[in-house]
Amino acid sequence: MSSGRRESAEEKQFLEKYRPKDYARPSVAVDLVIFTIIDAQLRVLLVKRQEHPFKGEWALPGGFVRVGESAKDQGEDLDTAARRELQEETGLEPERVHIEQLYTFGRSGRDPRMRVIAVTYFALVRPDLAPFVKAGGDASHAQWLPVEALKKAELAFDHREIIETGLARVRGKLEYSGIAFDLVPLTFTIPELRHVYSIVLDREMDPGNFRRKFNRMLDDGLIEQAPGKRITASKPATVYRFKRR
DNA sequence: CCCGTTCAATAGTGTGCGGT
DNA sequence: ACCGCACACTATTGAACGGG
Repeated sequence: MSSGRRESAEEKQFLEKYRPKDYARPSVAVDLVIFTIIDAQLRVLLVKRQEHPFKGEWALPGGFVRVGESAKDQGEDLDTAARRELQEETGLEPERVHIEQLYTFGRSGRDPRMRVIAVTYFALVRPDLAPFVKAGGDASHAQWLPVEALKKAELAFDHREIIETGLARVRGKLEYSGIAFDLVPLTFTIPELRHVYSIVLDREMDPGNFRRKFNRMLDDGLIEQAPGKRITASKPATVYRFKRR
């Protein structure tokens, strides 16, 4: 990826003498915290490590960013690497999944091999797509771990900390944005959306108050009514969907 | 036994009030 | 401004009941 700008003669001279080895070059990785809801539980995708270090332990999907070999070839962008990993690990098309950058983890010693700076992303997979996830093509090497079981789980590297950070981010964003949209099927009822909030935030939501919150989202134009009614055990509930962005 | 009515339980919907 | 709580109202289901 070239900058395309024009260099002055002086700058050109500097670049010719520039030796990358004179500067620190830590490795850069992207790691993904991929959430979904299965069986009324918020879960995160883990893959079993095939190689040392932490061989055989559960870890977040991710990998090294392709950084290229020269000034001309500087490799792929961070977001590109994240989307590539997402597709490789889940088989899901990146366009169908909400993904955004989470945080940068760069603590010295977090990887026993060398200095690795991990740029992390979190993704939200709609529950209706989650069953199709085949991590690396091998189900025995992937699992959707309920975040509730996080405390007891053994995880490679600092991945527990990364997941906790992702969890806090998702919970925070749920409060002020429409991010829950990516955790419900395309159409949903108000109680269904309320259940998603309850699951992610791990506390019951008052039906009346949630309705007011929901009405605010309606007023903001985030949501619109969808055709039909959802038949439930009780009276049929109105069906809604999120407006296309 | 079949059919219709009644009634309690459940759940979606909506509002008022008071507290922070 | 938003939240927790209480409460009212409504639509539907299914069990119970009772008459033909």
